[in-house]
Amino acid sequence: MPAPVTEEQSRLDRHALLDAAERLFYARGIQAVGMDEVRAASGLPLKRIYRLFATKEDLVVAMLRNRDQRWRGNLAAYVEGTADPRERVLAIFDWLARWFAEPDFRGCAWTNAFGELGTSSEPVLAEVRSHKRAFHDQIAAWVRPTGIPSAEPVHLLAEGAIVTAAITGDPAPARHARTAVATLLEAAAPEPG
Amino acid sequence: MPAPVTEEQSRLDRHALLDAAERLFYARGIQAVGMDEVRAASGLPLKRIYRLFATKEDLVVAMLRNRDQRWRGNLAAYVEGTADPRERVLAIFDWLARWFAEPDFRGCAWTNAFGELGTSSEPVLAEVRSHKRAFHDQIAAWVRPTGIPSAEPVHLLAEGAIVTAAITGDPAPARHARTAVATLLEAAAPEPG
DNA sequence: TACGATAGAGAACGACCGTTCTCAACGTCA
DNA sequence: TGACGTTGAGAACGGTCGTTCTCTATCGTA
Repeated sequence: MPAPVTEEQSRLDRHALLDAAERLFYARGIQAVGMDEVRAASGLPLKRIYRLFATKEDLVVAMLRNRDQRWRGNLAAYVEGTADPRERVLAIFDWLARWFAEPDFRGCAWTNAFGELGTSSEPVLAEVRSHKRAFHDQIAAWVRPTGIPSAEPVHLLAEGAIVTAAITGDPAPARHARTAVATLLEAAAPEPG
Repeated sequence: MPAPVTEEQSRLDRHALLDAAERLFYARGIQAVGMDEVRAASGLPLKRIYRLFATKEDLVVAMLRNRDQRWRGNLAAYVEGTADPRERVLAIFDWLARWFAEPDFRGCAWTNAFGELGTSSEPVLAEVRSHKRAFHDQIAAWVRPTGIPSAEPVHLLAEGAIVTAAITGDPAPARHARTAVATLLEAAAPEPG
């Protein structure tokens, strides 16, 4: 048997595959990218791809889950670098502003997947909802210590900024949302002075 | 010549076609619906469809434009039924709440189209941007007389509510956004008393 | 060195899609 | 009435896609 695919090799393959799939699917859409292109970009033979993920749908779900971990991890790392609760909530929008300015920014991968597959793939829909719930809960946890009575406006401003920046191609919505959140913070409990 | 397709007939055909196309594309996505299904739903022969619109892409753009007119028209009719400037801005979110509660609500047709075709169809992208700009400008015109210094937060809250209601399937974001806008109105120029 | 299990490369398969073409049917006008 | 021009129905075409299969090369073992 020639190199019967060690477990370590599988881990590396899986990583390369998810990485290539994410790049392609995010840049051009899921339906627009064929499995043959994923094969070429990942450098893996089609056979090995299908041993790791039985269907394209499985691969899409795994890549969304993988992206969720990294994306929310990066957000949390950035935001939690700020100690003051109010500044911390504002930092969410600083992080968004940086993201929007990245050259390959193309909006929210999960919202895009919903637009593409929302009705036709139950597993993808579940993954999208799971990500959005986690993002919402993350924000709620950061908002709680600030005195704002509800986290919902902060969450909605973030979602609105993401979709608007994506479609217009302009990162300004991050600033606008940040300003609005600052106003809400003021309204909830004005700074002394 | 048997009924050489009068101009009046063309108008009716066009209407039936755009209507069927909008229903199908909105419910199940653009790429997921084939032209043959559009033919069956519209009752028009394929030949006549392709005389009205040379390509599927043309049909998609026309249906988005058609929907834009109706959708923003309905919004404006509802909102402008309220005289008081502040109440009028809040009415935007009452209208959204009703829309979110419709049984076939599936989010923003333009955002969904962006997620699906944003990179692969220049004309569709242009139509999506045109709609979003018009929606933004509509909101800005309603916000101007209220004293809120910027319309951006109202717009971002609306966009965030739409995408969140679509993905979660819960119309509550309309209420949350409305409450947030009320707070911003208060903060901008508190009611006397 | 001979064997056998497995891997990689890519052809093949079946389904579907957007678009065009064929052809019989029909209404209109000479 | 007969010929023509246009229509509708749907077959056909060329292409693509997800997935599977074939075939050959390779490597560890005996």
